[in-house]
Amino acid sequence: MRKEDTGAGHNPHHHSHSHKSCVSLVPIFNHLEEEQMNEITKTIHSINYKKSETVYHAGEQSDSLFIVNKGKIRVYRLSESGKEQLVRILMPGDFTGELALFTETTYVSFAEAMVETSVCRIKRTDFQNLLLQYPTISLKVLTEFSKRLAQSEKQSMRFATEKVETRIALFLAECFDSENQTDTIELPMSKKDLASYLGTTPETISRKFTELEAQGLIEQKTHKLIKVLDLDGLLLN
Amino acid sequence: MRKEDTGAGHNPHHHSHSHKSCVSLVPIFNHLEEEQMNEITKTIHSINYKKSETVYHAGEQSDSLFIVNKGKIRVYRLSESGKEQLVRILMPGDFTGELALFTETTYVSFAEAMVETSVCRIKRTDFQNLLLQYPTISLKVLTEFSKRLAQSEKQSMRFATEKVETRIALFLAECFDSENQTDTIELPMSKKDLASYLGTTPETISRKFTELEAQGLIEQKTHKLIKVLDLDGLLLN
DNA sequence: CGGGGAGTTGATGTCACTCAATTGGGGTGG
DNA sequence: CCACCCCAATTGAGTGACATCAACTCCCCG
Repeated sequence: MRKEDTGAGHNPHHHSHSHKSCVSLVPIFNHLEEEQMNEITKTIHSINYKKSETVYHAGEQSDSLFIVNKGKIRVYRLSESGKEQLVRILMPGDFTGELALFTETTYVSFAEAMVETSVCRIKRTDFQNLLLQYPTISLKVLTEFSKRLAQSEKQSMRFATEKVETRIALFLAECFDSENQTDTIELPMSKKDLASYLGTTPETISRKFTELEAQGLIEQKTHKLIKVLDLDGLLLN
Repeated sequence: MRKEDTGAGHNPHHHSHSHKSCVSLVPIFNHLEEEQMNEITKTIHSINYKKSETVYHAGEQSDSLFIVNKGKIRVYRLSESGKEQLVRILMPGDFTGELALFTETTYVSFAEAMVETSVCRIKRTDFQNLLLQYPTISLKVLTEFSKRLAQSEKQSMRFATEKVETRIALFLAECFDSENQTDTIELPMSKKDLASYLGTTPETISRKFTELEAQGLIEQKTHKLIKVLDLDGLLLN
């Protein structure tokens, strides 16, 4: 456990001067001056994970923020009754562990590398010092927090008020919006994970996709590739 | 609309020197020095609302943070398909409008006074200046954000993975925890609102309460007062 | 005292989960 | 490079949880 503390098995082969590229990749910091960057660079550690390795797990003592540099991380939770829910998938530039920094003393979710992944790790105290020293970073982080909060509340409301079919349609519509060059979207996760993310089962996902296809709203090119034929039709449901 | 801009109908009878009590009530600020307090006091406006008056509504141009000074505010949303969900109830010291400050330019939720209510209003630019000037406030706000995020993600996960009965039981358990002097809890809202908050219907709430009572887990003293007879029983469900 | 909304109770319908069997596809080792 | 294997994905049948609709009661407040 907590392999990242020792670095064992993760090839933490970065040397401190090679952190720079990591820091500059992070949206939270990318408005800063060279000199400030260098200071920050001193406080972070770069860690690599192989596919399906654990970044952290619920219950573990938490004292760090993780920022994805390269790769993908799957963040999920276990509910009171033991069922798993996919919370989000982190792409480069995204961060996790933020609750750890301010409220909780242990992680409440699980994070696992989906592919070969490299992250920057910043300790709680170092990060808090950065915030006090560079107030503009706080604004960036606050902005990021508020985005995430908005996202979470939206998701929450959909669970509370929309049926599965609508949640799926809304999800597809959002994927469509972010892939603004083409009408074919690539699902960012397996249908199993999608089911977990949308609070349903793989069976239901499968059936609803077939229904949407029968209605002429989408076309399933492959398991991962979906062509959207009628966006409005999806939404006015 | 936007009555708070003019103050019409809200008796904004506070004078600037009387804001102080308002500011000192706000957890975000209550670690500051007298002098800093006074500076903040200049930037805020106090507004009163009568029962069921609108504080803001979705779609309205947003440029302010609202902090509850006295009273209760009901925050709710309308989903894509037009159904209402109760997001939270603000008590003194709580704030809302935060998304407005960082991400959205319009409010996404509705806020309405449940009783005679008094709030402090801070404009976006003033608030951002405060954050840059007093980095410790940022930490407070970040902490508050992360709490709310944790709460929202927890709620979201419960919608995704737990059935109605469990969500009710968990809600009761949390009420129980916060009223740590007695085994009788007072529901913080009507059962209608509770249904909306928990993503179900008043009918189901009613039935489940009866079931829980039949199982000997709770006792309904009145519509608002619930005596918890077997907390563990509630939770291990 | 009367009105109206909150709360309750019953009957019915349906959406989506569960369980089970089968197919499909991607990755690994021989 | 191919075959196998495993897990994802699909499809079907049955069930159950919860929403809906409707009728009624209970308070709370004017």
